[in-house]
Amino acid sequence: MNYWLMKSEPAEVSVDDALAAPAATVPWTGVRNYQARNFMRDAMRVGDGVLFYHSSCAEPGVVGIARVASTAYPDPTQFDPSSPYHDAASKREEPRWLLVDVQVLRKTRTLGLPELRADPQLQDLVVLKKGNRLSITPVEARHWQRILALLA
DNA sequence: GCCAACGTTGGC
DNA sequence: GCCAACGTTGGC
Repeated sequence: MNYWLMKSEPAEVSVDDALAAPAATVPWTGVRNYQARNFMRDAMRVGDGVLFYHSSCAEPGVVGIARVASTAYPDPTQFDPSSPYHDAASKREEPRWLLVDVQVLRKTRTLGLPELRADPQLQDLVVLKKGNRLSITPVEARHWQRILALLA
């Protein structure tokens, strides 16, 4: 079992939006970065733990616990000309972008960046590293356990 | 294959 | 709105 941190802008899909969806499950649309795509395609397994993270908002941080709910499959928005995620260069027979379904298990308090940064056990958390922009990052088991403890 | 220019992310 | 950091593009 692996663990991940997945960023979402709450103005697009918040943890509340995800909880309101059928089975509290949303397709993780819009990933347009090869490294993040490859994590979904090559490393994610159904059941992997996910930290649901809000970015580009007033209080960025972890806001929920989720799980990977599907294997990777083509992101339909890449073929939709009206979508901001449309990619004219991607072909249906050879999709460039994939997604997984993510199921929210519970909403938590907001565990914000200052609190994450202040924790000695979380110093190496990938998302805290300077300049990190990846929307999906792996989370070490010890970091996952520490964050769950902070949220308990 | 190099690398400058450009676009995007995302915290502040 | 600013800007640092990073990824992508495209000319050569």
